[in-house]
Amino acid sequence: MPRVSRKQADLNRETIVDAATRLFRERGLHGISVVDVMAAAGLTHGGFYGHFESKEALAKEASERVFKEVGTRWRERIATTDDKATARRALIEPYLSAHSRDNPGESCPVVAFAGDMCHESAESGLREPFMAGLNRLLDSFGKLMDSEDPTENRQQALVQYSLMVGALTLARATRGEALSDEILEAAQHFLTAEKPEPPSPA
Amino acid sequence: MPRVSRKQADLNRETIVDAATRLFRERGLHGISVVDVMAAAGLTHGGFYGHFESKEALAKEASERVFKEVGTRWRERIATTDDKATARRALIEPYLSAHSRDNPGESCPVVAFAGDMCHESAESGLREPFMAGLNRLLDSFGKLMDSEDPTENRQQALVQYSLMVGALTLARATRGEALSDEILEAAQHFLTAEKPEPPSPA
DNA sequence: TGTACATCAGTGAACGCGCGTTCACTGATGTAC
DNA sequence: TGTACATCAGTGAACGCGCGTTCACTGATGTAC
Repeated sequence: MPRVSRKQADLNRETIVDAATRLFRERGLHGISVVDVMAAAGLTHGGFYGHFESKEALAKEASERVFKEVGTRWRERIATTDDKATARRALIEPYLSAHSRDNPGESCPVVAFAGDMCHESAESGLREPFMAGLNRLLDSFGKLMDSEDPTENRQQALVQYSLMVGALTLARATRGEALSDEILEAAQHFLTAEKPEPPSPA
Repeated sequence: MPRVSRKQADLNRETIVDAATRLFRERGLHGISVVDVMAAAGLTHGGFYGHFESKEALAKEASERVFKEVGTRWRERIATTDDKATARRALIEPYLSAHSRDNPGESCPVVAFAGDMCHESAESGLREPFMAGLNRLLDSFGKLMDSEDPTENRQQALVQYSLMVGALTLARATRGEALSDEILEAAQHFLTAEKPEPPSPA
């Protein structure tokens, strides 16, 4: 049925980008076709280039949207409490949950895209939203560290976030094996255990 | 030049698998073609199916080889010392180096394949060598932890290795940015700093 | 050892397929009167 | 408000391309005598 209303066309565009934010996270930046995204949005492939200049342009736009959404989600979770340790748990526990592992389409875009980003050329338009999004997430996360020293604070954030990314990546790669749960639990226990203090003051 | 000697044919096969161990790690499990591997081995694509049943069969064989090689490399590094902390450093420092980040073709297959493995079907022949290889690396690594309690030992190994995987993955994904070095340094500092006892969370 | 011939490793053209992208077409939408 | 027509969002066939895989062919290798 050709020629829908301008309003419907705008809605369709949103639907396509939304489908893309899910599918790219589920199957990787090169794991879905234009036909796949359009079908997921309930459309046929021909109309795609009326909305986007290229498949990469959609990937870039979907990437920007998903980083924005996840940034907002993080800020909401952090805002539920004034206590840093509690806020950190409010981020980490869902992040390292079985639900997060089993639903990459709704979860962290850093984990979803990091592997592909390694093979992306330096000129790829996908690097910029990835870097910007990652930096924003790291900034949010850094505010929840418990050191007074900003340098140490930053290091803590980098270490803890790297652990979260590594654990979720490995848990997904080993999904279905006992090891997968073991990794999530070990990382979660380590990151959310009550701590005497940061190690430096002792 | 058709029909080389049987011995040369065996050598060619080895060359193909060796090229594959490098290329699959560099560009991902779905980032290279049969033409690419054969060209890297100095051959044309037509002869490929005289050596392997399919592209996936090569990927599986290359995966097995690279895990075996890296397992041997780890054991050699560990064997250079009797001190657990020293041995752990002998693994971690090269693992989280700029050289490792910049040369995925020579580095850890877990990091190279984990992202792709998430999208691999449960029946994929590539899961088995990945799981077996990962389990062997984790066992080697676990022997270097410094807890007496085996449960805690295992948790330490899972946490530290997840951190290594996450940090190297993120460092590769952000290659060229200051953040990339920052991540490697933070993770390395955290993992190799002198510790009072169990790895105090940072 | 020398010869005649069968074998078969590697070559490159060809296959079917799915991909990103283009385009002629359709018919409801939106607008000018 | 109603009508006539231009616009243009979506359709589906078609494009060129690269991919995994197949195959007829070549000529050096390996072997039977």
